Amino acid sequence: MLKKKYRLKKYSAFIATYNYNNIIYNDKFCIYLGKEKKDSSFPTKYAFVVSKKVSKKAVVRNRIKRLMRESVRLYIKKTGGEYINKYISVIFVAKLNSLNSDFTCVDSCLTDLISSKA
RNA sequence: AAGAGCAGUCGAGUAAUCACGUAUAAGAAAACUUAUAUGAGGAAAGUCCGGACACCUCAGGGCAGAACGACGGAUAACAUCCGCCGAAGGUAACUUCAGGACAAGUGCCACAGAAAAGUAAACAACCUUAUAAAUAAGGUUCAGGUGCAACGGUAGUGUAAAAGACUACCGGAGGUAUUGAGAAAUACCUGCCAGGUAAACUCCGUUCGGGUGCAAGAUUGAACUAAAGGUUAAGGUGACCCGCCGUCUUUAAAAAAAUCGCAAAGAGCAAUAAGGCAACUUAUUGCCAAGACAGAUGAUUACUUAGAAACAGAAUCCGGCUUACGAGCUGCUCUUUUUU
RNA sequence: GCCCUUGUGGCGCAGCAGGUAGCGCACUCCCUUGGUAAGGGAGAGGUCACGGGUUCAAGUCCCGUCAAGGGCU
Repeated sequence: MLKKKYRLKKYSAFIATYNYNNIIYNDKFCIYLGKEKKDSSFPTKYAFVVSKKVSKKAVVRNRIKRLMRESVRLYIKKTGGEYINKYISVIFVAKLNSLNSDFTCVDSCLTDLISSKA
């Protein structure tokens, strides 16, 4: 889990990021990228979204969200967050296909998706 | 030993590395850093009942309305719980029951059937009288057929043929007596015999009886706006005054956001004692630290185990109900069989 | 968090004061036409979302689940 400093909180910020319309995706996840930073000392903010359409059960949604967080955390720790730390905000959205996938699957999918941006 | 019934218990553990929420302490201007402690459930779920709590509305009383429905108790309250009665099911342990009234009134009971509730017979049958017979008139519904259901049932007496018309037993209803706190049970008497349906309207009894739900609500709160007052100091318009704009003060209203509500403590849990068949109550002692607001429990590895299983994630807080679900284990009880 | 509505043939809908479940389109076969469409005739296709209860009898009445959709903030 990332610390509070790195979390995207405001409703308006979510709307702005979605409207910026810079999307990369594969069959399991979407990533919405916000504007590029001007001041590099400002921390990049992350958010994780699993909609109720994916599953009605709160346990399943929580599980996917936690796996995504863990994967992103490990990625930032390993590489220093290249390719994504130049944006103000990043939103990770799970799709219906991500149901019932374990950690190794989620991890490989997300890292592939991020490095495909390069 | 096998098969049942009821009740209870658990909801994987240990270690390491990385990571998160909250609290406390230390450091620091602050962001934050470090250390320590602690961090989801039996259903947290469904939102189906009942409360606490908060605000708005409101003279007082009733009606309408809603819920419940054997009886007695428990409880803050309840559609919950305990005990008990009756009915149904089961060999039994035991389980289930919206379990008041259709004998206040109204409605409905398809098809079939004579007839579906009206002291009723348009099928059919039995008997008597008239007649040679067909048939007609009168008495009757025992037996027949129909249907979920046919106006108490079975056996006899009785009669022209029949009928609680009469008798015995059985079922129901009413009355009296006894027992019990009561529902009710038992005994005796009375031919009294009345169809079903109220999860149909309705009647009776009891309780509630305005609305909205913590996104309730309380406090802090800038700009802009509106109103009132001032114009002392500085300003614009103008030759000057009034006036207008502006400005200052006060009041109203008040978004984002923050704090409280709300997070350690209450209708709490455990033990002991007393009361009670029990639910539960009273007293004493001890124990309590999840708590956000894009919303905290995860990942990897090793070992234990038959195997790192099921349902599933707190959101103001309690008491229930209902539904979902894993692997066993323990206790008590019942039935059958075998052995002693 | 709170509240409400709807589940009936393949699709869209009726049916509710309980009594054998229907309509339109679509589907199959036949007629009509040189052929197709339209038209005419015949036919098939339902666990009335699921599980209980009340009743002689439930799509309809009552209770509980599940699914879909909508609203308030």
